[in-house]
Amino acid sequence: MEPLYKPQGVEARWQRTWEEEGLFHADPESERPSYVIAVPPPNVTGVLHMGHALNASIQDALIRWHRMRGFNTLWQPGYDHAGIATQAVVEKKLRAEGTSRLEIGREAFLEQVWAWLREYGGVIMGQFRSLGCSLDYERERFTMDDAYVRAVMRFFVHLYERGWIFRDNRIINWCSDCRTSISDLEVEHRDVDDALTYARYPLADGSGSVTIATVRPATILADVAVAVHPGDERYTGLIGRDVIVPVVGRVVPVISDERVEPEFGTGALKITPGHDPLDFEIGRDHGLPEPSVIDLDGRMTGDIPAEYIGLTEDEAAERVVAWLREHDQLEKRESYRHAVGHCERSGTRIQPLVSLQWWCAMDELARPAIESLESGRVAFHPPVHGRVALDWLKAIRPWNVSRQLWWGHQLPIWYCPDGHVICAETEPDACAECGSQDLVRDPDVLDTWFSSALWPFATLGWPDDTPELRAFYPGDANVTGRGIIFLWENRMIMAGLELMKDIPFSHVVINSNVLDSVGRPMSKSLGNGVDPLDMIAAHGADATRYGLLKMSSTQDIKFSEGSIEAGRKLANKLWNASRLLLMSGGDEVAARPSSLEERWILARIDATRAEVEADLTTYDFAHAVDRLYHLTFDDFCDWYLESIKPRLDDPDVKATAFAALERLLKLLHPVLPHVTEEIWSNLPARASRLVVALWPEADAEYAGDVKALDNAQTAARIYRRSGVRIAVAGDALRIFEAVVRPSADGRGDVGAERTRVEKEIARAERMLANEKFVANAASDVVDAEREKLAEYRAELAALGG
RNA sequence: GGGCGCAUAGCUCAGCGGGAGAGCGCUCGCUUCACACGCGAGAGGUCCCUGGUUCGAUCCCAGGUGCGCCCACCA
Repeated sequence: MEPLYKPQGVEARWQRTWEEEGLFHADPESERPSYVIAVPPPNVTGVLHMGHALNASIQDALIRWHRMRGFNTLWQPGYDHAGIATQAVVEKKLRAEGTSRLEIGREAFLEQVWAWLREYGGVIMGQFRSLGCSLDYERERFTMDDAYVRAVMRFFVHLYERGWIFRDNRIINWCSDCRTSISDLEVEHRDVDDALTYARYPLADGSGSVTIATVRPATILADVAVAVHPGDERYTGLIGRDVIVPVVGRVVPVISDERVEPEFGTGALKITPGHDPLDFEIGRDHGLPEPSVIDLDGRMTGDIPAEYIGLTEDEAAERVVAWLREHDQLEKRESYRHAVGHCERSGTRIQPLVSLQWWCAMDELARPAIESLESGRVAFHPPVHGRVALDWLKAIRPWNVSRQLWWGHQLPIWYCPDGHVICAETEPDACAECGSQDLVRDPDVLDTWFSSALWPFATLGWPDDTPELRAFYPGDANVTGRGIIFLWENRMIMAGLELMKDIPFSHVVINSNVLDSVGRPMSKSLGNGVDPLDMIAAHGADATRYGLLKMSSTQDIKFSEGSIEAGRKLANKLWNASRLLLMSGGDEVAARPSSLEERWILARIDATRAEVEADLTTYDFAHAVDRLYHLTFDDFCDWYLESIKPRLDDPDVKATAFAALERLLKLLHPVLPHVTEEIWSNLPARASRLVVALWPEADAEYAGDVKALDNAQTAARIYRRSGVRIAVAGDALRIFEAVVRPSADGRGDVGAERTRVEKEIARAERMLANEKFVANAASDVVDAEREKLAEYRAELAALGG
């Protein structure tokens, strides 16, 4: 064994060994209780980033801990097909080759996607291995596997038969860059500097005008009404009369609607159902037409003056404003900053437009999910996220599930020439209503998150009744970032309750977002990302895991490499502590403590075991690893090993030391799996790999000994600080001398030590002299203060005071 | 517009009603027979501000300042 622990090589060797020996594989026939986590499936095109590394470190710590506690443990791996992202990557490649998906057609395009994935996709599972993740790799699933596709089809047909899937012309979020609709959740609002244009619409009878304000003058061409608030006295007389829409000259009514905000602008709102979500709702309720003047490319279209056809929205807006100015209908323009929806993927400004799409009504799905959150059957950690998830479910709206893409799960919908719609899991032979065999499948695919909702059970074989499904559903925990609580967590809960009649997991653990060292999100465009693989190469996977868990929090976290370096030091320290014991021989492992420090370390290890268990139970990983760090450095190395060093040739002392080391390795294994397994393999008489060794049982035998070294430690502290030796005897004296190795020469600065203790005594005396403190404070607080006073007086006496 | 969170040592953070802590960095002393990725000692802080509650506030309450996040159909 080298003095410097080198994780490179050691780690890869154990990763191979564990997997080859099948130690990550979960057996559905096992009698043991299961513990199941399904990994958040990474995009099949993605590479490991720091967020994955943190997310995976947390899951692996939980998984390894439960495996050691005897659970039949399944960590389910797999990939998400990531419709928009994957399609975009392959389209980019085609563009570089001078062609396009439209040119080569759907079938050839999909072949290209699969070819691309075979060559470049699916690299993250290998990177998870490098991190030491104990996923059951044999069970890797992909949302585009045939079996998974079947599950998605079943889900859609199920919802259709329930009457919750419907097709309708409604306002959608169109991304002209991705060339598809996206759901409300994929829209992010950003502040944009716009101009607010005030335009006068003349009354049709020539008796005056009404002024509206708009940020999108081009949409004036699609106006079908002007709306005012029913209680707005300025406009009471106008309701029911007609106005003339500028440019197009259309005569449209003035209507009244509660949703108009009288305080904003002029209090009169132009109604454009074709290009605004609020206007769309108002238009539907008032039975107004829904003309569209902007097409899917963002170009002007429809029943508008010829000179507008084909312009961009901005060009059209300029022309409309010029028209208003020429006709003296432009009241004013003022600068205006407001939030505007953008596509979260491409950053493109969202075009709201009316489109015929497939939708899922969510109210019935949400109801049992709401119950599961309110009752606590599904608990979020930290709980605040559960409250936010609940609020979203209670205000849930229809979900636009169709996407105008090719890569994904094509809708199981067919149309016959007579307009009949058939929804079936597989292609029907003929239309059930008219018998036509001339069926055309809907070209759209489903929102990627539609398939993700099935992840906890489609990966286990649903809709078939498989041994896996029976053994591993419902799962236990789901660990993810807060960004996908609505997109994924809530939808898994809804889908699980609907299809499996049970929640998919009982704990949702929300991990931090990892920011760069100055608090900005890590991003490709900023170039501020830190590659976890670089950290693994530099410090080891164990160190990287330790560092990420140490950083973890209920808040967003700034990445600090220092935490990872601390992990490397911990691994190295453990390595060298083990060297000390292994190099001095010994072939027995048995807790046979005969001295104070031996009882003490067993007590400390057991106390830390209990604390770590409590931390892991509450998903407080930072505290868990901090305790393990101090147990290793302070208790095990600085005190215990230093105390027994002079007696390492005693077989009983060695046997106990190995027993203590064995327990320490077990406690550290979920965090530092490789170095602990490596050391473990060198201990005498190993019955199994550490990865499947049993977690230490509670050991009450030494519980009274956690403070047994207090006297020796106090004496050491005083001696090291001042050179003063206070009187200790027996074990405490022996330990003091072993650890401190005091020099023979004389006494140090007793005066300074006395002054320090006297100040403490004075403080305690002052408090206890305060009658109000003694009368009002809790009795245990007062007692503790009296105890401290007594201890300090004893210390002063020991200093010869 | 609604909701949530954070401000503690140079840095990253813990503590959250009774003596201000850790890791890193810094200073000093140790190449002591596991480890210099080590051991020991030390310097360093109006615990954001102003009020309030309390015998006692970094911790609870109110207000303020600064930073961040989520949700949102005021055109």
